[in-house]
Amino acid sequence: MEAMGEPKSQERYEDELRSAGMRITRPRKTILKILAEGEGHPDAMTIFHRASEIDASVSLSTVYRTMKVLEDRGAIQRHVFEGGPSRFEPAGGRHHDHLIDTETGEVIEFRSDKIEALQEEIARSRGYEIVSHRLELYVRKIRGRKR
Amino acid sequence: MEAMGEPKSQERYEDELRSAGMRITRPRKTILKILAEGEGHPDAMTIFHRASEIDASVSLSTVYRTMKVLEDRGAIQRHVFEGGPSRFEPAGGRHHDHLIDTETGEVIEFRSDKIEALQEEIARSRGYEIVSHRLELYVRKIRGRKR
DNA sequence: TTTCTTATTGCAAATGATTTGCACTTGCAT
DNA sequence: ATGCAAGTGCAAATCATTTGCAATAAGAAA
Repeated sequence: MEAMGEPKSQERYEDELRSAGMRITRPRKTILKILAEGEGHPDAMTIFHRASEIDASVSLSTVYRTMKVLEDRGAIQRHVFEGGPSRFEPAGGRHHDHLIDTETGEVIEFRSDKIEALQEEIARSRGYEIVSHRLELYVRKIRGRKR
Repeated sequence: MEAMGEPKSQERYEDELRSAGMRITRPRKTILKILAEGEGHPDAMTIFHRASEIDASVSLSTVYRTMKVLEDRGAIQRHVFEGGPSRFEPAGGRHHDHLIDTETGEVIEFRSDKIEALQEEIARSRGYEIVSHRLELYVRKIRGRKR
C-alpha cells in the first residue's frame, strides 16, 4: 500500500548517479545507504549524523552537495516545511502532498485527485497553468475515542 | 470584489498596536504607512527601501522587529514562498491561498471551499485535525488565444 | 596494476535572511 | 516638564546552506 515516497535501493541510487557520469565515492556510498534505509523525511543534519556513525569522516558539506546532485538529477525531492530546514525524500513515485504532525514533526504523504483537479481548474480560470504546487496540512493528532 | 488580503488603513494598524500597549514611534508610523499603501506582498527589504524614502533613518532591524510584532498581534501574515524571503500581507480577511506567478513573482489570492473541505476530510480520515495549512500554486501565464 | 586526469572531498570562510546585545533615544503616563 | 521602560540603530551573532581551495581519490587509459 506504500507507494508514493517509495524508498529506493542503494544500488538504484548509485545507478542514477553513475548513469549521469558521476563517481561513486566512499562518502556518497554512505549517504546513499542512509537514504536507502528510507527512515522518514530526514534533513541534512540528520543524514549527516546517521552517516557519521558509519563513516565519521563524511562532512556536512558533502551531504549537502550530494543532496543537491541527487535533486538536480531528479533522484530525490526537497521539501521546506514551515520554519524548518530542507527535508528530503526519494523521488519518482507519484506526486503527493503532505500532512505534517506539528507535535512530532512526522510527515505523512497523501494525494487527492479531486484537489489536484480543483487546483488545475483554479489556475486555468485565472489564465495560468500550474508549474508546480505544494499543499501542506499542519496537523495535530485527535486524541480521545473519536474511533 | 477585493476582500481577502484587504489592506488596512495606517490608523487601523496604529490602533492595533496601541491597544496592545505598544508605542507608536516615528519608524513604526513610517512602516505602517507603507503597509497601508498595500502594494502587493512585500518582503522586509522592499518595505525597508520604501520606508527609507520617507525616513532614511529607519533601520532594517526595525522593519523586521515591527513585522514580528505585527505578526504576533495577528495584524499581518507572513508567507514564505519557494526559496524566497518572507513576504507580508495584512491579516484579518478570510483565509485564502496563493497563486505565485513564477515569472513575475506576483501573488494572486484565491480560495476554494471545496478544497478546504477536502483537506479537512483528508486530515480527519487519518485521525488528525488541521492546525493550519498552506496551498501554493506556482504558475505561468498562459499566452496565446486561449481566451 | 600503475599512471594520470579531474571529479570529489574536508575544512574554513562566505552567504543571505533574520535575530539579538547593547548603549543610546524617545514615547507618553504622571 | 519628567522619568523610565519601550523602542531604536548598529554591529555582531545565528542558522541553514553554499563555496573557495588545496589535498585526495575514482576509474579510464596504458
